[in-house]
This record gives sequence, C-alpha cells and structure tokens, in this order.
Amino acid sequence: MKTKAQILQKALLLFNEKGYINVGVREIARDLDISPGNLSYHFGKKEDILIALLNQFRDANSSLYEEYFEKDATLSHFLQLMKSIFESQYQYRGVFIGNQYIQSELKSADSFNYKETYNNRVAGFTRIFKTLIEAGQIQSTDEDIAFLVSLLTLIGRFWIQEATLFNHSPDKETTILYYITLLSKQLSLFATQTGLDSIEQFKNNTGN
Amino acid sequence: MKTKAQILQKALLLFNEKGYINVGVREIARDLDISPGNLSYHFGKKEDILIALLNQFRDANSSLYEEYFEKDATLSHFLQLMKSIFESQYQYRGVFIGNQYIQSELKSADSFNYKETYNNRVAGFTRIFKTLIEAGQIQSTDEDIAFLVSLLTLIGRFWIQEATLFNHSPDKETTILYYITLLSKQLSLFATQTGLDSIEQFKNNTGN
DNA sequence: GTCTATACAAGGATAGAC
DNA sequence: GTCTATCCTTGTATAGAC
Repeated sequence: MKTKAQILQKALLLFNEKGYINVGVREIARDLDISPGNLSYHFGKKEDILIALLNQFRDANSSLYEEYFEKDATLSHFLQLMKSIFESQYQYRGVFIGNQYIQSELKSADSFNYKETYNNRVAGFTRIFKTLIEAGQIQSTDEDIAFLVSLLTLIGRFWIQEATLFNHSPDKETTILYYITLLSKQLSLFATQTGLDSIEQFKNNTGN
Repeated sequence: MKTKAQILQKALLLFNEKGYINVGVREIARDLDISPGNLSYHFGKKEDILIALLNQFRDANSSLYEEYFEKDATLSHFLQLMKSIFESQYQYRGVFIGNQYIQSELKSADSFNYKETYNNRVAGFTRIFKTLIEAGQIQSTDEDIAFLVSLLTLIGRFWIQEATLFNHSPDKETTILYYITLLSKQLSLFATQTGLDSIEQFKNNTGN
C-alpha cells in the first residue's frame, strides 16, 4: 500500500480511538515507522488528513445514494440507505467527533460527568411529558414519550453545533426561532386540541 | 470583579468568537493584562476553564427548570422553557462547539465546504421524500417535508456525537439500531399504510 | 518523487520569587 | 495572589540525501 493511503488508514484508526485532537502527527508517523517530515510531505497540514478522510467518507456515501436511487422508492429502502450511511459514519466517527477531547479527558475525571448530565436530562424531560399528558396537552404512549425524549435531547444538545457549522443564519433570533419551530412542529404531532391551542398561543406571544 | 470571574468572562467571549481550540491561554491572559502564570494559578488547566463555564451554564439551566415547574403544565410554557434554554446555550456556544476549529479553518478554504455539503444533503433528502410521496409511501405537505428534512439532517449529522459523548452503548450494532429505530418512528408519523408495511418489512429484514 | 533529519514557533503547564 | 522564567510537547516547514 502506498504511504499516503497508509497514513490515512492509521490516522483514522487513531482518530477513532483517541479523537482528532488527541492524536499527534508524530504519533501517526511513529506508528508507521516513517519520519514526521515524510508525513508533512504527503499532507502539508494535519487538517489535510482530516479533509482527505472527509472526502473518502463523502465518496463512499455517494455510492450508497446511487444504489438507493436505482431501487423502488419505499421506506424500507430508505431506511436501508440510512443504516448504510450510519455504518459508514461509524467507521469514520473520529472525524466527526470534534469534541471527543472533552469526552476522553473529562469523562473519567469527575469534574463534569456527561453521562450523568444526559441521564438527568432524559429523566427531566420524561417527567415533563408525563405531566403534560396528565394536563391533557399531549396524547401519547410510554413508547411515544421515550421517542420524544430521545429526539428532544438530541436536538437540544446539537442544534447549536449545526447552526454554527452550517451557518444557517448569522442572527441569533432567527436561528433560535428556526429550532424552536422545529420543536413546536414535533410536539404538535402528539398534541391534543388543547395542546395545539397552547402552541398557537406561544407563537403569538413570541411573535410580538 | 475578581480575577477568576474576569477570566471566565473573557475566556467565554473568546471561545464564542474563535472556538475553544483556537484560543490560547496566553491570549486570554494578554487580553486581561495578567500573566499566563496567574491564569494557571486560578485554573490549573485550560480545560478547567471549560469545566467552570459548563457548570455556570448548568446552574443557569437549573433555575430555568425550577421556574418552569412552578407554572402550569402547558406546551406553551414548555416551549418557553426550551427557548430560554436555547438562548442560554447560544450565550455559551463556545463551550459546545468543540469542532469549531473545523469551521473556522476549513470554511474559508475551499478544501471542504460544509455549507455546500449541508445544502446538498437537504436537496437530496427533499428529492427522496418527494418521490416517496409519489410512490404513496408517505403523506405530507411541503411544509411537512421541510420539517422532516430538517430533523433528518440534524439526526444524521449528530447521532454519532451523541452516541460517543454519552456512551449510549459500547456496541456498534446496538447504537446504530437505536438511531435507526428513532428514524423509523419519525417516518411512521407521516407514513401511509403502505409505508407502514414497508417499515415493518425493513424491521423484519434487519432482525435476522 | 520519496523520505530523513532537523529547526522553529506556539501553546500548555510548572517551579519559585515577590 | 501575582509574576517571571523555563520546560516540554505539538504543528509546521525545509534542506538535503536517495
């Protein structure tokens, strides 16, 4: 295998293990028994390695999309497509998890426990939805609640990253409104008539 | 204001502007006209600043939750809560956007255009959903499609981060299944009977 | 074209003086 | 509490061998 390909392979392996931030160029070179200078020759900057991996990932995805479009348009095929993409993402997870440095260094330290924070949030949301059901605002089974909670924790944690990364809008208000509207829409799918009225009321209040 | 508080304030300002990775401790010290050593005295490691900011953020949120629980359980109040939380997150965005280093350094370089990738993904998903409607698999308005696309792009981009950060499961298959189930559930909310059958078929296939 | 050796700048962290 | 001086590591660039 060419040196360039070897570098990419080893780099991805290490990124997946330790996170992009925690992998040094010297470490990659040492593991491959080449000099750091050689690495510089093939990839000028460390980030060029990241870009090359991102492009590899994107190319792999393109093939998956092409395969999909050759089949019938069914939800089954679509879910198969998504599953393939997710597997591909898992393979390249090191390049997506930019803040894995947080995970690796803070996780063990009891300074800030992400797992615990996550569990607390899930518990909090679950409690909120149960009372919303009791109050006749939404109508849903326990399974629905679990689903809603999963979705809301994910949106609640990562909307800000999406907004920044893809630069939805430079304006704070517009950005937040976009994601709150997303939430409203999702909640309305499970809302009773009373709940729908309440959502409308919220929209009118914030419209002012 | 105490030096410690000043450091936190200035650090957050800089993190929000340039991203955690791109802010050096020397820079924070210089902006405050104190020595790097003094900064080290108050926060042993750079990450200790991050942790302190995360704790500040968490405390601010706790108050918001408490306020919410004092009110009636309505969707309007819940959405108000979420809006407040989002505003708080926006204020602390620098500590959440771990991979802002990607944004700031790759965005201008035409090496990997995130914005373009995002737009392509949105266009691709929109196309897919339109054909799924034509095929009688889902039933939804244009607004519904836009909503579904927004949600799917967010999930599709950040599920891997959530899974890693919160350590849902150490097992690849279980993790992917969890998020694919989430997608299935979301799609089923807009699926026709034919579509629901197709989703069932997918589940049976992957169950083997 | 490919690679090694080496130099340099910048950043995080620490010891010790005041 | 605060500062200076210093150490070590990391990313990056380049001269020169093959």
